[in-house]
Amino acid sequence: MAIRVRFAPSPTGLPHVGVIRTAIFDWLLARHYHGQFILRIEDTDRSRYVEGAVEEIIGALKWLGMDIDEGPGQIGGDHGPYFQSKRLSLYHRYADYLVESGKAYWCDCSAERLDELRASQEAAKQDIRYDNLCRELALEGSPGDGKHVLRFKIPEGGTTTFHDELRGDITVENATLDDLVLIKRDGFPTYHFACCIDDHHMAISHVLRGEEWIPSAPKHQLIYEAIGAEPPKFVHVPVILGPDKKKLSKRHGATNVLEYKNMGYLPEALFNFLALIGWNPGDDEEILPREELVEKFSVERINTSAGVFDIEKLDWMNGAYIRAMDTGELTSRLKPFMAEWGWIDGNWEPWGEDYVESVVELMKERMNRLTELREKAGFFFEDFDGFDPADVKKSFRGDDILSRLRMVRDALANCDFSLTALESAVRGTADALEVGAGKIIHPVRLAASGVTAGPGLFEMLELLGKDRVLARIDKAIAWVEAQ
RNA sequence: GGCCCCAUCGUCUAGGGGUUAGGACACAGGCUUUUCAAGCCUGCGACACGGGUUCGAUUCCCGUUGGGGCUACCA
Repeated sequence: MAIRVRFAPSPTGLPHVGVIRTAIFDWLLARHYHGQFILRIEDTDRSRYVEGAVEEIIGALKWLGMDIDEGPGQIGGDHGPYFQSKRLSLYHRYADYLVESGKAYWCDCSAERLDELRASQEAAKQDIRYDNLCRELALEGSPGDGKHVLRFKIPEGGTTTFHDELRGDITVENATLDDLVLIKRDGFPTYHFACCIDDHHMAISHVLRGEEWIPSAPKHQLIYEAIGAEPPKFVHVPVILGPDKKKLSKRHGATNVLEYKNMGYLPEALFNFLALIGWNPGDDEEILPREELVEKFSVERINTSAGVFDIEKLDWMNGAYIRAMDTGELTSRLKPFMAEWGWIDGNWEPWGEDYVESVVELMKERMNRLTELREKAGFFFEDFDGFDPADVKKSFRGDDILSRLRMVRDALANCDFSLTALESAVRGTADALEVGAGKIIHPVRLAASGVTAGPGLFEMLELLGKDRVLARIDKAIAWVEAQ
């Protein structure tokens, strides 16, 4: 059986991480079985359509490295169109069929009547559901006539069972289901109707979707039976929660995956991390590159319980990817950020690519997010003024600080700034003054970089170069004198 | 209210009738060290509760509690 999996978002906003995690499972499943990954846009609600949302969604998939086999526009495919709004005639054909076969009926109940019905049921503490008023009326209607909606006839009595690949059979009483709308007053289908028909027509083998769809799955089962189609395999995946265990939302911070790009996360790290919420390979491996995830992925190992999005673990994983990445590659990932910070232009000027790459080499073990470079390595690109009081207390301590600074400045002035020469100049100064190396190293670090934390001192000085180092030490001496 | 889903360290999770309940993040301590990291070692830390079934339940069943979802002419 061909494995065909679809990712079917509605273009009502930006690509949410929870939605994207489902897409990751979809993509992994398709690639694992060498099947197809299909993008279908569920734009049946015209009022909620957000301009540009489709582009954002495709952009997010692309950024995360998920290639699409079939989809809207340029992507194409044999089962199009991939916008539901362009498939209306298909839905209408099924609508006619269901009416003719007595499995659906036209309803002209007004929104007001439905609201009142709901209100009175709520007041009477009854089940809230459509009262089937039009069910036996045999009203005449047609899709989009502006007067009627098409409702599905839920069988009276009995139960309906559907199969969830993770939870097994789930059975509900038909009495708890109500006659749902298939075609809206404007002629557009509802999600329930359109997705069943499309999954069937697009030969979808597995439907992966959030567990919030479980309650409506029995209705889908019934729709498949009514149109005489075999339902796809249903896999309801757990939701992703915020740290407070509430469904992930805006107030938990970023929910749009593209925001993670701006925050300095690598797509391969986010992909790996998201794949591990609600799924695991069953061994102790956690750093799993895309190919390994593809190889190891299986539906059976998807969890049934919701998972919390732990950004601290994402930070760690992102750092692990950064440290493992080739420095040249990492440098090119950093380039747009550094350009934005005004450190370089599009041609690496004024510093040159080699210099920038050397900085990255020294810093890659010291950052978890790309954006951290801005605070941690600014001194390689920009001069600074003054020092933090706490740093001063730590590194410019002691009455002899000026003499130590002056002494090492002279030693450095007579040094060719090779790594070994730098080290002997600094340590030689310490020996001459009969103090520990730290008494020289720490002040030089602060003077040269403006901060007390950073890469190894000698590598740092070498990269900064003699002119800048001497100038900064002079400036530091003047600053200390002025205190 | 009704219906449905879920339940192992703070978090992500492995495991499964008999285990010292394993790993990762975070946290704490140590090693290393010129700082910060990284790395390595150690520590802290969990089977929600109550009934069954069983020689034996964290594991299987039921219930309770807790959490989540659905209950639209949204998806």
